[in-house]
Amino acid sequence: MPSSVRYSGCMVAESRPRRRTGGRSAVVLTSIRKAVEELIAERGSEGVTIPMVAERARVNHSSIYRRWGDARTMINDLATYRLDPDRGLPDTGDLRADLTAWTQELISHYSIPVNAALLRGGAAAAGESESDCLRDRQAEAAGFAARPGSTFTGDEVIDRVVAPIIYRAIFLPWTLPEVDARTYVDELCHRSA
Amino acid sequence: MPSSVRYSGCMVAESRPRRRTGGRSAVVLTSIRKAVEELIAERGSEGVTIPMVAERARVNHSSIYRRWGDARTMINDLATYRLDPDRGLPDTGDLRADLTAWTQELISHYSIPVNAALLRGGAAAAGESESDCLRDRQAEAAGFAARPGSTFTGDEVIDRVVAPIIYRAIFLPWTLPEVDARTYVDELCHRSA
DNA sequence: ACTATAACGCACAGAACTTGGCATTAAGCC
DNA sequence: GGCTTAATGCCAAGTTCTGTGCGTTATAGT
Repeated sequence: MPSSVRYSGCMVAESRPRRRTGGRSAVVLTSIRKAVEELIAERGSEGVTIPMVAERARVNHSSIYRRWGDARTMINDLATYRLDPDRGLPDTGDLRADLTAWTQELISHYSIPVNAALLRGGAAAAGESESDCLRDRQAEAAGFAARPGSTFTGDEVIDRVVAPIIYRAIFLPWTLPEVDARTYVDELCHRSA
Repeated sequence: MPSSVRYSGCMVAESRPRRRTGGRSAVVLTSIRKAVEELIAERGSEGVTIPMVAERARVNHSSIYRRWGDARTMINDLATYRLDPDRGLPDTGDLRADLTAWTQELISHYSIPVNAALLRGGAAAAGESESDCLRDRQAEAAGFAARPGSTFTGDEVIDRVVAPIIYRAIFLPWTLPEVDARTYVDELCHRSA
């Protein structure tokens, strides 16, 4: 979990300065995350400023500036790890069923307004450098494509399953709860079957 | 072209105060548009401020504040009309060929970094209110679905053609020039053939 | 429990952004 | 051409954001 946190700019290789991730820091982080998610749901991904977050989180703004530097980086970082990359993927042996479950998980996740708003913030920061809040999702897609019995590529999972969901989450959020996971997965599998 | 321009807030119905769209105003608008596109390509959709645009466009910043109010609104407005809605769609009688041409047009358009960056800015502002910089694209998709001989719905055009392109334009821009318009269109048509 | 120091809070200064009043220019319409 | 007034330019606060030095707190490791 490197994220794009700045903090102590130790670039000399000698024994990294062992970060402090527990206790107070964890409380502060949780508090900030909550504030960001509330604000982003209220005001959209832009329009969220660091002083604003600091006030709601009851944290000093300098803590936020030191940790992320700017609002864009902060939002993108929080958006990236909103869906735990270590949560474990469905793996029952039935690839199509697993893929359908995963797809449904995506749909449910982005149907929640907060997550969709965070995604929009990530979209705004995408394209430049290493900021891609969907990289975990893309890795998961590639993982499914690599499983035995797969008849599709990772790119096809992106195009046929991930893209429609993300597109709707961003631009047509009210249509997302209506879409059917199975439809997407069936087409993905049919194509090459 | 209602856009979300503010200007004279005349809400009483009596004869609207006839806007001035030509001459100097047009020059100013063109200059602003150019500046926004340059800046957004350089610095991303966020990180573009109104004073910044004003300076590069050699326009007074108060003119921009009065016209749009804030950077988000401005960017979304400019992004919406980047692809002229009145440009005319291909219509040779061969639906599949027309659709392929349109798809290729989309791919080419969003392969240009400026347009992709504007799209990201639009994505950031999406979801709230009436701001959707892709509404024209969605209308065009529905138009194709409504043509005689069509075997698909507008939603299917969105899911199978538009979504993959937009997804890649936003999150995987370097992969966009590689995608093939025909592949998307073929799958859209095959499905229900 | 003890030590070193990562991370935080506080305060202040400098920069940047917003906003409105007022004067000037010129687009739209006879 | 002459009139009305939309739109711009200029300026001057007022507000908010950004960034840094310094002292304090309490986490990670022994």
